[in-house]
Amino acid sequence: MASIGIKDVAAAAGVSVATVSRALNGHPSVSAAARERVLAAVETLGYRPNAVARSLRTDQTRTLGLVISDVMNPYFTELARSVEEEARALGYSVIIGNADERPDLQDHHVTTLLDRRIDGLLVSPTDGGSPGMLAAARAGTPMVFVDRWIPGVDVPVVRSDGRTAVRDLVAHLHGLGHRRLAIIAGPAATTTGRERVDAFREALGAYGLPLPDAYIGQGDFQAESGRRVTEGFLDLPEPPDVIFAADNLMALGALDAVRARGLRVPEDIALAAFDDIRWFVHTDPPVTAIAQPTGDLGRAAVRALVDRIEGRPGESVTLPARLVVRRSCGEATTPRQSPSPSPVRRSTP
Amino acid sequence: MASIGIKDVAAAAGVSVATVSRALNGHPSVSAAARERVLAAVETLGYRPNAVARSLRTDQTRTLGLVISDVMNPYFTELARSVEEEARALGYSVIIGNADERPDLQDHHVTTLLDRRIDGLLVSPTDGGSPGMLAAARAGTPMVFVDRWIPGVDVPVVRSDGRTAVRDLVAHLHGLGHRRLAIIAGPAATTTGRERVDAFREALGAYGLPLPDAYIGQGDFQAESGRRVTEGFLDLPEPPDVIFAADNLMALGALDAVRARGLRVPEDIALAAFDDIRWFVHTDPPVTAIAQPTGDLGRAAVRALVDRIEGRPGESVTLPARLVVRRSCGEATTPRQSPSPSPVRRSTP
DNA sequence: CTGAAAGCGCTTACAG
DNA sequence: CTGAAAGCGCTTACAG
Repeated sequence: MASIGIKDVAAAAGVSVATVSRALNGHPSVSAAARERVLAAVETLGYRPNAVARSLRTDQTRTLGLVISDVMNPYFTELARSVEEEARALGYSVIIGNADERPDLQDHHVTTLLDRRIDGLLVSPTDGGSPGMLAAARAGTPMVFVDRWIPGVDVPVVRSDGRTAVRDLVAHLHGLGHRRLAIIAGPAATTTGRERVDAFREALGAYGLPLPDAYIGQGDFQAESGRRVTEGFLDLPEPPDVIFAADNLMALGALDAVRARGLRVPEDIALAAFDDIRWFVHTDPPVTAIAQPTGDLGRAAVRALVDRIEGRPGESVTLPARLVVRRSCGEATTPRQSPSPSPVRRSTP
Repeated sequence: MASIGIKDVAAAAGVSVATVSRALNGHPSVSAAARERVLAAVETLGYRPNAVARSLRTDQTRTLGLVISDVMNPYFTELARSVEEEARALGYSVIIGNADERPDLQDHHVTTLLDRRIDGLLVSPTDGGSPGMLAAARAGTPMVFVDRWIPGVDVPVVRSDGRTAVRDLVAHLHGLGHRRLAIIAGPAATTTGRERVDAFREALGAYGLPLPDAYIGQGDFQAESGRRVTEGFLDLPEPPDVIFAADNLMALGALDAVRARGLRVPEDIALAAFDDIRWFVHTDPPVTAIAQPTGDLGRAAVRALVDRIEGRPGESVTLPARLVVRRSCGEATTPRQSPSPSPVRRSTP
């Protein structure tokens, strides 16, 4: 049962384990003859180096940890995919931890990852800074924040800025005649939770529109909260004209709630979402959304992290998000006036 | 920079490293006094055992590998989530490898995972048996297949049986008057790719309906192939009445293609899918689908794998899938006759 | 109950 | 170019 090790290879090749190791690691000072015999032995024995032993010795695992807020959220799923791709291209593996928007789970994963001595950590923090995360940052583990970040912690952050897109969205909504605009916010403990509300409020302000407290629903970026908040909006004496969900899952929940009441989008109430996903093209109606350059974010985050790991600077990156207009907020009667260059993504031929 | 190790704790507690190790691992023969001092030292130093060193010594990583066919597929995403949950409950971590439906990538992940000496491997094979996978099975790594499996390899398989649900679906379609039924199949190299076609053909046979080759489109479980195949169907002199997509992503592609032609579902062509996802409730129209007990599959798979790892038998499990009727195949004019007990999932109040 | 010592499978100065 | 040896940070028989 004992799988074959470097000693077996050395014996088979008639060299020392040192030579085997050198041959396998591309060390220059190995004779061609020795190298050949080693490779042959490796081949016939089917030898695979034990990565655990190697890591212990070299103090590096060639592994990145990625702690995301919620795997079930297509946005993070896509982020994870691009992270893994870029990491693989750079010679790293990635271990994903799913926090499910729970700080305790996030901490569990950060701790586990650190125990495994990953070379670097990519995090999209679920809250303002759980103890484990802060400890990781302090301990000097190379780290970078993606999408969400923690103010005051000195770590590069790779994210997208939705301010302009939100402004475009509000212009679009205003142009359609909507005046009572509500938002389903993410957790106030997250940067994206706060920023999207701020951007929305600011954009409304430019039109002299208020954002009353009653029109700010507190969600947690998951579908159920979107449903609950939407019901609250619908129960208001004066319900909003539009609901802007701060992520795609809460938009899904909103859709559930609207449908449950037998109401229609956009006739009875309009809907828009932060984070664009493929299904939004086929929902009833297609949902107007703000699209992040998700793949680019994932790749940039990996590059920044690997830079840090390998001793280079590793800088923060901010990429713009953009508005994708569909039908969920109503149709412009005048020749479709998009408020700014906002091409419809994945347009159908 | 050198993080603190067991020696530091031993020094601080005034005991040997052996005692520290025993205290931390709950070994019975440690005096209460020693244990206390160790725990105190651990606390003040913020010591965390190096999992790499421990793994090398104990020859176990308390880690499971999960190689899934495609992370971007919500079905696998949900599977991954339930796998991680159950694993965590049993004291294991899981490392996910995304094969993206590519056998070479699958092999890459299997190899990497094995190099890391994971304790067991959960795989949903992308093809009929890539060399790395077969090697893993042969090498005696505890392994179980989920969802898809490889015939002839002696490994427990945890999956769902859709035969009955497919029969229910065909009954439903037949009842609606559809006679020309087509399928977008998954890769013939996968069991689910083959089984779903077989089940469909068999169910059609019960109604004396044929499944001509022209009505079997070869897809690869990803959206783009669903689009391509659907276009082919639509170009046929006699296009089908119904398209049954063997997974949710190909259904998405089909929706793209139908929409691009300006056709409507179900008026112009009906659509059904294998694998139910939340968005299907809100698509235009809501999509009739076959739902797998995904969470149960994930949990059962982990239990089977951990059983194997810990020396217990570890048995195969097959769970039934079920039909969820929505509007994408047309509305029954007679009082909605569901073909069998097929409650609509997540019904809206 | 406790410690000294061996050893897990590698890599890498150090000599030669 | 090559090998003997030390050592990465733990765990665990073996003595006491």
